Amino acid sequence: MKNLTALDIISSSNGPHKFWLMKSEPHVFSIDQLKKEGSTPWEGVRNYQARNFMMNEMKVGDQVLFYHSSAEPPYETGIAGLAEIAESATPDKLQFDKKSEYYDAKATKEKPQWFCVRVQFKEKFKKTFTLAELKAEKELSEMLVIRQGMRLSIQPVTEKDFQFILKKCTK
DNA sequence: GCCAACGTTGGC
DNA sequence: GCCAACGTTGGC
Repeated sequence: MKNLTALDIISSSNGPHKFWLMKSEPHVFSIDQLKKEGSTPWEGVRNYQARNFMMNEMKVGDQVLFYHSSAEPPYETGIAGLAEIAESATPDKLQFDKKSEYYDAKATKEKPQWFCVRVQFKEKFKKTFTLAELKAEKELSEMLVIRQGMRLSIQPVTEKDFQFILKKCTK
């Protein structure tokens, strides 16, 4: 098995948009909540690699696998649905909010440190494509999310893996 | 620039 | 709730 890195995956995209997996803990923000709100700014990312993906790589129209992490019950952990990037990166306003847990004293309006894209609901799968099922699919063995200790909350996905999941989950 | 210590993520 | 694996921080 090859071991694709995130950069390999990003640069392998040749279509008009890229494909991503974005994690959210459902008790904090679930696919149902996204459906209700229609779209949401993806605030609170405080990891540089994930931020750089949003700032530099994500474009309007990019397709997103919405992943429930630390789900309850645990076997519900997995890809819960589909979303799409609706607006490219803008400064994350929580970095300026002293009352927020995401406040960052180093950030100024002139020099924001953190950015977020707007994520738009597309569809909730009838059934979550669980982590156990992802791991069991030979086809998906290169996905980052199934690698041990993979904590990155925004991950690139290959078009091939994206289409495979779409086919399985939307028929 | 190294790397130990610390804090966080997230599956189990 | 545990803890392995990871990212970040800060002393040097």
